[in-house]
Amino acid sequence: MTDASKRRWVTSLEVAQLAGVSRSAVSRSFTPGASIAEETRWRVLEAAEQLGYRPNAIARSLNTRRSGLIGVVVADVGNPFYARLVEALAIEIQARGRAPLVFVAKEAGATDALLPELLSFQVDGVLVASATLSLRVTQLYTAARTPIVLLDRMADDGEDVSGDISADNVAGAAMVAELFATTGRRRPAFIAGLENTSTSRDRAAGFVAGLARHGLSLAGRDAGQYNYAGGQAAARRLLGARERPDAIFCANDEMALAVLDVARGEFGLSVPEGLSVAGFDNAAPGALAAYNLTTVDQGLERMASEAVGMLEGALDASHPPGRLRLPCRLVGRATTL
Amino acid sequence: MTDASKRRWVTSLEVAQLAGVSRSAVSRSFTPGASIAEETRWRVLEAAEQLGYRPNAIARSLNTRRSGLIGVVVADVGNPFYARLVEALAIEIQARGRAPLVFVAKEAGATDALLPELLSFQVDGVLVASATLSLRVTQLYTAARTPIVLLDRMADDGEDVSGDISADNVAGAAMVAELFATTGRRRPAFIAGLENTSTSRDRAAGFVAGLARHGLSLAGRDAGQYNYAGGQAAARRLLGARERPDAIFCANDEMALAVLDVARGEFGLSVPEGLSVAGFDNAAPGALAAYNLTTVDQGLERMASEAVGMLEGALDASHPPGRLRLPCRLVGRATTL
DNA sequence: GCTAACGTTGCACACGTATGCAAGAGGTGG
DNA sequence: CCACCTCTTGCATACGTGTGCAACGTTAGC
Repeated sequence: MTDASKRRWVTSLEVAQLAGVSRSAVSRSFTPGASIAEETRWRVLEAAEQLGYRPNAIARSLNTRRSGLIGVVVADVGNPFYARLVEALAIEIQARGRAPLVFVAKEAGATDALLPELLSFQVDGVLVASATLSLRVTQLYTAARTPIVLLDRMADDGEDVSGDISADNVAGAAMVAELFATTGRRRPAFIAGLENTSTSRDRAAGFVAGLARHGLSLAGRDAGQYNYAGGQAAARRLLGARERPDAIFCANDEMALAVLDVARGEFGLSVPEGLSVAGFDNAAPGALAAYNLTTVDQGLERMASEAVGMLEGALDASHPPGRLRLPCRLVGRATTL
Repeated sequence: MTDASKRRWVTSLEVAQLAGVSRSAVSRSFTPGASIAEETRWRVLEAAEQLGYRPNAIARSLNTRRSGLIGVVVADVGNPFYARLVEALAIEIQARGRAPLVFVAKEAGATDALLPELLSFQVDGVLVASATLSLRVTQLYTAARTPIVLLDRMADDGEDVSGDISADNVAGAAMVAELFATTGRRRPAFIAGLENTSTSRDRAAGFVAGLARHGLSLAGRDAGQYNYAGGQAAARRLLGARERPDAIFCANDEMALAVLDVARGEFGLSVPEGLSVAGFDNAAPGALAAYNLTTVDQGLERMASEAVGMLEGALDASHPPGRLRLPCRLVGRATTL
């Protein structure tokens, strides 16, 4: 008993002894496709069951050089879209028999410090949802032959990553422009998120391009850092201007909710008659009865699924970098005509 | 080059050769408090830096029997409170130099299947935020000497866990009862979440007890499964009854938002004059201008911090099980008088 | 009945690090 | 100058599993 109390784990050796075989047989019994007689495997599995044996994933990965761990790095947790993304990724990863190692960067710049640390945990690959990522870090991963896939963000030219995947932000924003134009709006404005992110840039570009197709141009432009307070401030500036816009497209839903609150509460505007408002992300609060916000859905689950799939593709084969732009879906609700 | 291209990792041996020492010296250089001359450590660290060496955490944990991994298991992801909790836990875990292995159970019952799997990853301990947990699983963990800490849920008597931690739901709910009573409400109702969870039971009990202290009793009671649709249905039943309540306390914010939407949109009630509404969790949407929901804050960050601390305490020493009830804070806003 | 082929098994080593132990270096006190 | 102690270092082994290789038993084919 004194001995048993110190032991935390049943090893393959004990199972082997109980089943009357060698450790190799035990190992092979748990390795799909290994050369082992069906009857032997049964005996081993029964012995394992009896002892409560589970293969030690740590020891296994030391040999196979595959940990089964996938790093998930996310910055800007304040943004609820990223929170949902992490969940979707975690579900997708564990559905494929791997385990997600989640790292959260409190500040946007902290991502760079996290990634080398993740490497020491021997992750097989990393999914990064962060607006910023230094070149030095990607080189580190290239040297370690650990694939990186970027989410909700395009890779810059110099970045040596295994792929990037994001919604087709340009097309999604263009759909909003189309909606504004065809419902008679003549003075459309845009509120950007973080100016240096590819998502915000693409949504701006798509919106402007979509407007141009209808002979319209931007009647106002501001930025709100993707959060409520920022959206609030931007809304006050835009709506307080001499020539007030009659439609505002926000780079995400949180800012759009702020616009709605400011428009109704501080400027007494009626939506959508006096002002059309649209957001991006299809976040949960926008669906609430008091807002009923028109927005663009990015297809979060599919994005997560494709991202993990792309990473797995890069795991064994030296896949060429993949780039994927997923189609968006316009969710028309009560804040637009 | 052909050789270097196959090698993914710099090992301690290579660092040792470059620094002109043995592997042991390299190992000790990276072990705080190990017996190593300061000058030797410098030489080793410099060589390591030059080669880009990082200790292999997998190999290390095989020896130390400490993986540095902490399992985080969460069920019911639909509930945004759990999503925020996972994030807070992840941040807290990595702040203490460990890494969170996040597992999400799609259904409430799936937690039981996840936990044994987590064990094979050699997690040092597990944090569980799930309403249900079978006895068999806790026994498994006890056998493996892997501590479990339960979050936002009390341990039942038979459960052999290292501790549980939750908000003082009884006291928090009593504060709402107090608020309703002192603002002249005479017909208070309650909407439970999931009936078999300790959080819902405690909030009900605290609310009823608080009312009793003011000579009041429940004028209505329903359940809404902690989600919007359930809250909607419950609100319709309660508000459609012959003797309509003049105050409703919901076991979480999401149901409270549903109550507000139904009360205003379908029954034309004015809040808080015609109906007081309060929720629980202090979720983000409740703070939006269109709702401005009175609620109870659980102190999420502190809960996460205490939980990880409790788990760490149980890691080395055979700590006695800890039980912690964190104080709640009433957040009075516009949906109550 | 003999040989070749095949499926199955065990041996031995590898994965990369931590650490007890003993030996060596260096210093101090008598 | 010697004995003793402290600090540092390297050697060897352990952690638990995967897998190439060779040996074994069995069967099929002729």
